[in-house]
Amino acid sequence: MPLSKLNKIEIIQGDCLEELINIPTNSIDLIFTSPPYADRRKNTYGGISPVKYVKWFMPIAKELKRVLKPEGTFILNIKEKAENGERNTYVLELILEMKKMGWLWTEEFIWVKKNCYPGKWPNRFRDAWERIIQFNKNEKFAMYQEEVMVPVGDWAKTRLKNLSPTDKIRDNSKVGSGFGKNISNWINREMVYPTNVIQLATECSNKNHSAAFPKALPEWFIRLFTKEGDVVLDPFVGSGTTLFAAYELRRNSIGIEIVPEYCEIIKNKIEKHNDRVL
Amino acid sequence: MPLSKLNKIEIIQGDCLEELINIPTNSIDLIFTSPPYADRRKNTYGGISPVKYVKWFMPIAKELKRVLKPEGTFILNIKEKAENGERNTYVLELILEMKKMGWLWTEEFIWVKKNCYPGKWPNRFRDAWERIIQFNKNEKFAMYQEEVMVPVGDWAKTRLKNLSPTDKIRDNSKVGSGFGKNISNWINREMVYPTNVIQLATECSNKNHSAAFPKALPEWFIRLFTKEGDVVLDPFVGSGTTLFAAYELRRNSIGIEIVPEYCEIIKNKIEKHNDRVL
DNA sequence: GTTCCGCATGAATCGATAG
DNA sequence: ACTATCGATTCATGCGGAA
Repeated sequence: MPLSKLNKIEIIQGDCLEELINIPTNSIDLIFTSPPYADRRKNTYGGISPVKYVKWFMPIAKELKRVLKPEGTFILNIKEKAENGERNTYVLELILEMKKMGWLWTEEFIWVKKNCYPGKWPNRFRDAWERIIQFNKNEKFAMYQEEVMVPVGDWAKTRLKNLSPTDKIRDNSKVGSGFGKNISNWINREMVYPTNVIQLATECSNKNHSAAFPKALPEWFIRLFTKEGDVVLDPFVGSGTTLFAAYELRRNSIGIEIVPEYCEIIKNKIEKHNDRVL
Repeated sequence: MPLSKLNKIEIIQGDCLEELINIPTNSIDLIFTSPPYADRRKNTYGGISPVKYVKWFMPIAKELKRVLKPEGTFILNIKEKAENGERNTYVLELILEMKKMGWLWTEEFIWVKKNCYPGKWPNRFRDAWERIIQFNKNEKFAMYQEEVMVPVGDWAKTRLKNLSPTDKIRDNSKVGSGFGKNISNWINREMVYPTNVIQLATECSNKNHSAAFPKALPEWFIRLFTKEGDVVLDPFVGSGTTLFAAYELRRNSIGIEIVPEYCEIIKNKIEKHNDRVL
C-alpha cells in the first residue's frame, strides 16, 4: 500500500446494534472495544444493570461475530465493578455465554494500570488492572508477534556473553541442523516477545471521555493482530482513541458511537489535522 | 504475645477433605492455598481433569466455609490452562459455584510473574499472571491494610527480598507500621497502600525443590488478613511455604498434605531450625 | 568481603508422532 | 478418528563458586 494514500476513518452515529447490521459480513480484521461497564457512565450511556448486562451484550456479540473475518480477532476491554463488598460476576457469565455462541476464548490479557484511580476503602485496595479478553472465530487467526517485541531484560547483558552448556544441549536436542541457528538466535538478541501482562507507562490524557484508555492500548493490539490497510472496528468508540491509533498505524477504521457530541469531537479532531498524527 | 513463645505448626498427612472434617468450626482466621491446578502435577497428585475440577473442589470448599471464622478470609491461588488454542473455563465456573454455596467473591488480585515460563507459540504469548481470588463469609472481615504498605515507587518484593533473616525477626516484632525502624532507608519515605496487583518473581532455585509460589506471596496476605497469634490454614500445603511464612510472622498454622514425602520434608525443615527463620 | 558470572530450572503450550 | 507422549521453543532468577 502506498504511503501517500491516507486510510479511511468512518464514524457512525447511532445505536451500536442497529448500525452493526449495515456492516458487511466477514469484513473486519480486528474489533477492539471497551463497552460501557455495567452501572458505569450513567450520565452518558444510561447504564446497564449487571443482571441485564449479558442479555444486553449478546445480540451485539452475534453481530460482531458476523462482521469479523474468519481469521480476525475480537478484543474486549472490560472490568467488573465491586458492589456491596463483592465483585459482580457478569464478566464471567459473559465469557461463558460467548463460548456458547461459538466464540473461542483464546486468552485473557491483563492491563496493569500504573496510575489507577485513587481512593481508599476499608475492605479493598485500589483496582489497578482490567481484563483484556481475546475472542476468535477460529483456532487459526492472524497474529504478527514480531510487531510488539520488547527490549530484553538486563539479565541478558551478562547471560549472553557465554551460553551455558545446558542451553546448548537443550537447543541442540533437535538432532543435527539446529545447533548453529539457535546460537545465532540468542547472540545479539535485543528484543524478546512480550507476555500476556501489558504494563503501559503512558497515562490517558483524555479527560472528556470517562472511559478513555491510553492510545498505546489499542495501538498494541492493532499492531499485534492487523497489518497495514486492514480494517479495525470499535462499536463503542467514545472519544475515538481506537480510530486515531488505527489511523496512525495506517489501518482503516470504523467507529460507532451513540452520543452525538462524541461524534462531533472526533470529526473536529480529524479535520484539524492534515498529517497522520491525531 | 511474648516473643519467646513460639507459634504452633501442625502438619496433617492425609486427604484434604477427610482431614478437614476434624478441624473445629469457626476456628481459622485465614485460608491461603494453591490447590493442584487441573491436569498439573500429575506425578504427585494424579491430576484433576478440567471437566471434573469444580465437582472435585466444591465439597472441600464447603468444609473450608465451615472451619473459617465469620470474619476470616479465604485466598485461592489458581490459573486455568490453555489447551487447543483456548483457555479453559473451570476457574470461572468455580467462582460462580462458590457464590451459589454462599461465599462472597470479594476481590480478585493479580499476581504478575516477571519470570514466567519461557516458550513461543504461534497463537499466544507467555502466561505471566495468576489469579489470587478472595472469598469471604461476610461483608465485614478482618483486614489490616497498614501492614502491607509500601514505600512510594517500591514493591513489597524489594523489601522482603533484601532483608536479612535477623532483620525480619526484629522487623516482625515491631508494632504499627509493619516495618522496623532498623530499616533506616525507608523511615523518611512516604508510604502508600498497595493495589490489587502483586508483582513477584517465582522462586526458581537450582537446588532444593522449589515451591509453587514464593514465600513473599503468602506473607503478604498473612500480614493483610491476620494478626499475631491467629491461625492460618493451607489445605494443600505442598512444600510448606505457607506454614513457614506464617511462623516467621508469629501466626499459628495448619497444613494438610496428601503426599507423605512432602510432609517429611516440612518436618525435617522445622526440626533443623531453632530460631524463627525457616 | 564484594562483585561477577556460570548455570539449572520453572503450575507452559503447541505440533508432530506414536499407539 | 481419537488420545497419549515427546520434542521444540524460550526468558528471568537466584544460588554458589570464581575473580
